[in-house]
Amino acid sequence: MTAKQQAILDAALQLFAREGYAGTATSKVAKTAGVSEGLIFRHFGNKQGLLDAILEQGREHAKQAFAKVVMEADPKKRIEKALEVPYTINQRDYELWRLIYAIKWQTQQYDNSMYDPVRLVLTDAFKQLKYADPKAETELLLMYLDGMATALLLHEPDNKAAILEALKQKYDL
Amino acid sequence: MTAKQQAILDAALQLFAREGYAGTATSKVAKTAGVSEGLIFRHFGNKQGLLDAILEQGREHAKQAFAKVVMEADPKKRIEKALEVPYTINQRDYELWRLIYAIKWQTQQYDNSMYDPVRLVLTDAFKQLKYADPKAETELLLMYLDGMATALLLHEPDNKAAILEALKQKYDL
DNA sequence: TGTAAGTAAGTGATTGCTTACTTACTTAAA
DNA sequence: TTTAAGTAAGTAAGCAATCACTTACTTACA
Repeated sequence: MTAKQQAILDAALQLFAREGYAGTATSKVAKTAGVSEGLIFRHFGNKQGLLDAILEQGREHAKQAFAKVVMEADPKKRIEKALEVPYTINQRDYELWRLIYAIKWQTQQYDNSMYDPVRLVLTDAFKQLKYADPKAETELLLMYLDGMATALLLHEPDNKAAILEALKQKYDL
Repeated sequence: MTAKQQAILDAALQLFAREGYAGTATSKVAKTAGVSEGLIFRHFGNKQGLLDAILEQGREHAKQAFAKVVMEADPKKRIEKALEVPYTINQRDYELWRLIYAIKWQTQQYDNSMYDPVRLVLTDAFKQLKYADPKAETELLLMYLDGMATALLLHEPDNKAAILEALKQKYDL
């Protein structure tokens, strides 16, 4: 990965997140990156390839974010760590996450299977803790995470900490 | 509102929701609606005006969806009705909601004040029920609603009813 | 060691096509 | 007969993608 290649990816991420994928011209990406337009197509083939390269980096970030949840042995702590995931997102990665959340409404094939490993370990945790419907609890928790992440990315509520506290109480944490 | 005007709105909603606002050409809207392209600009001024007209209809739908929550006097029932809101969305309005959810990631000015009346009555309900932090509880509930609506619109989980049940339990309902 | 051959990175002008929007005109109804 | 609804054929700007070309650097070998 050369410096200019990374510059293209950075510029594209910024522009795609702010103006949308279809709303961003490759010429603008090139200008922002300080690079000729042709270089984009040499390195990434076409515009879609550029988006794919960004989303690939995003998938790595997601894996990292959930790694600590999957690795946790204690079921109660596992659930607690899952609830905290949205809070662990680094502010400088917000643009990447905003793009990922925007894209999932634009493409018809929403890839929900990405979270299957997390699903597995959460269902197991709820089972160990004798919850009535572990699978439903898992889906519910994932919905919370989605709503929480949306709130953080779009309007960053002032009482973040209190909200997390209220949520933890519902799981006796 | 003439028949052709409504045909334009219907076609635009369908296309904007499926292919995105920037990804949809006005010529395609015209073709889908069975109308000349010029008519779109006569009635709605420009492409943005067309989107605005659709979103205005959306705001009316949202008001209606939350009306029963705001009107409920009993605090416990009020919370219960709020939790059920995503389930009351009519399947034929899904395209409209998908567009609204997609748009909020594309425009920078996310209008969160729209839910302020709901916020007010929910905070009041939690206060009456002696919750420790009524405002945090309200934000948490709104986040759940957002996550639930997202799930319903994007991948319709098979255990919808069980998830709602698990959630209601957390509020002793 | 000197140089010829090879290669990946990078440029910017140009391509054919699509875009949002306009214009000049026709139709229909009150 | 006025006016709103509607059309078909534009226009200029913007689009993704390609092109022939240059630059910077590495490798092979006489």
